[in-house]
Amino acid sequence: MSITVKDVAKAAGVSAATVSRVINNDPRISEKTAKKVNDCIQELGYKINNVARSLKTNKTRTIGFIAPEIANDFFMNVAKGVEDELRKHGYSVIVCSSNESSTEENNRIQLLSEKCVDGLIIIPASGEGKHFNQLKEVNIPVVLADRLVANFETDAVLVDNINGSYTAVEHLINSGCRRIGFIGGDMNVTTARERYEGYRRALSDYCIPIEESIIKFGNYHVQSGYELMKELMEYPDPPQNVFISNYFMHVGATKFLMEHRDTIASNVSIASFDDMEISSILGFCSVRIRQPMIEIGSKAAQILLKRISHDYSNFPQILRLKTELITKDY
Amino acid sequence: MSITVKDVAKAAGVSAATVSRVINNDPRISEKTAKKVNDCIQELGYKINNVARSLKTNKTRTIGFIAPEIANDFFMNVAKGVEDELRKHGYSVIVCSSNESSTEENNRIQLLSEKCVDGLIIIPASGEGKHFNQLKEVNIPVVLADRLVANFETDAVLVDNINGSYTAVEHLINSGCRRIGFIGGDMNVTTARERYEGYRRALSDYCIPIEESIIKFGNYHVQSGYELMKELMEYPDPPQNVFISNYFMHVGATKFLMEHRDTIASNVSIASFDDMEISSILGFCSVRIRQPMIEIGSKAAQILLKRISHDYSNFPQILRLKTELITKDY
DNA sequence: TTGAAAGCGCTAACAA
DNA sequence: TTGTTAGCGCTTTCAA
Repeated sequence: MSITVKDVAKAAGVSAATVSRVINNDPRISEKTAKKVNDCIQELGYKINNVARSLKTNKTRTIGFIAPEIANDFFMNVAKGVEDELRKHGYSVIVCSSNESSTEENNRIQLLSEKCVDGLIIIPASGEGKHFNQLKEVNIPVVLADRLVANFETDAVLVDNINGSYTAVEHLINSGCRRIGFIGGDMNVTTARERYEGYRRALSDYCIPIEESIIKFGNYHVQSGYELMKELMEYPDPPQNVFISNYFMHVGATKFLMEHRDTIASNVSIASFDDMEISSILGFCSVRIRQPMIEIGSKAAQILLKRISHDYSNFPQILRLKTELITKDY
Repeated sequence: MSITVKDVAKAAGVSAATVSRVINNDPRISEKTAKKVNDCIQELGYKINNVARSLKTNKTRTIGFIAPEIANDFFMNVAKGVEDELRKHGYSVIVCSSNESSTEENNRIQLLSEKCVDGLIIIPASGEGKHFNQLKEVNIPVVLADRLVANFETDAVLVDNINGSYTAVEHLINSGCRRIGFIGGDMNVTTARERYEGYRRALSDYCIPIEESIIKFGNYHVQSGYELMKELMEYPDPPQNVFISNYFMHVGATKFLMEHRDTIASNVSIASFDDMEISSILGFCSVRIRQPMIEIGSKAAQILLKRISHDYSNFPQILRLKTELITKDY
């Protein structure tokens, strides 16, 4: 059916081993043979079968990327960083969604390990990571991205969430705000915890009392942001400044404010974690914390490649990338 | 190193063939043996090696997905549809970016065919598709998504772009607009051509003269939308209504208007192709054309699966999904 | 219902 | 510098 090394070997009048050596640029092959073989490869239209190669070499040059969701601007910016970096090194990426479920995440890990991927980059669905341990046995390196998990020690590329939200809240305080509402994500997710922590610390450092009633938790989705902003705004005395823990909640909150701008909310100002393309043109938004999304991915890929090549220096390596305060708005 | 069928066979006191049969749920295996083997699989923690299986069966249960860009909300919604649908059938997806280059697209096709993917779903980088033909020889089915190419006949899942933009422009006309500016994408991309066609047809059907000076072409990016809106607004007599051909240009155009709302542009109204999560809260936006993004992906996956199982009925199948006019705004 | 044996396409000792 | 040979882990005839 399809052309194999044998066919090429026969055509070139050499052995299959020689063909294989030519394909793999083995230095100890004569120029003459190399040319002859390459010509035959061209003529026959030979394509290497990487499945066979992988079976032999025990390497697939493929890695798995598991994110809680695929149609998500943040996760896919990370994915972009991963793919760009890995492709440079000849690796491909199988992308899977865990649908924000640790159970499904576990299934994907299972699946990918059976596909013999050389490594895994995971944005964990929750803070629990016991199920990652099976990978230790199969000897597949894992690098976590964006979020950390408990009960599993491995490399990770994260963002300095605490400092990020601290800086944003500090900025609000320095602009004269005293009452700052908080809209946060699911506390099972490490970033949500850390961003909340940054908020508390900033208030505490500036001796502003914590007002529990204007602190709301939900999840990192548009709908949740919408509902929590609604709750805040329906108070008799709503806060005029709100810190929101991620982009999607920010969108939801803005949606609520847009819908009700003629009634309750005309002068609310939002500070938000994340700075996506359109964050700057969302109404009500003043301050944003930019994450280096693509870099999260590329750095995770770099560490993974290092582990794949059996370099386990500095293990486990936990990288904390810096965020950036953006105050420009329109 | 890792546990193989042989190890399981030895432990269970059967042959490797029997273990394989148990794994594959071969009906003609006794319950007793099946249980015995499954127990051993459990105990030894046996994991199938899909590389070996693929070499034997000539199927990888993996497909390739090539999009012009990864960090792109539209493409990744399509990808989500693809992944969801394929996973149900036990397939995985290798995601590649062509970086909007046909040359790179060709490289990815090459790479994926060497990885022995069972099929390919491609959102083409441009309207040219000659380089897809190599896949015919290797016998890998391809389904195009969102965009069509010339010089290559295959299945495709598209959207009714002409009718989509026609409907939007018609809506503007019926609301009393006579001068409607146009901001369009790269005419090498089929969707850009079709959306322009819809615009022209609507004007023509309603006997509105085409005003070439308020028709602008760029590419589907934020920056381009920004610049083209700038060009339009800097005319002495700018159009008050503008139809924009995609979401990203819409964002860019809105950015320009936001930045200049105090000077030139206060009463511009935008109609736009695409309806993303945040389209509704972008200022200036009245009408939107919603595409069934996820469905594009899932339908493409369905057709691909059909072709993979050698069902070539109705080939080539060109599916045109309907768009939806959204007028609600805040 | 099960086993023996061959082979998928490649690479890598080892030998020459 | 090249060829011979074995084998990666699985499936699948064929035979029992």
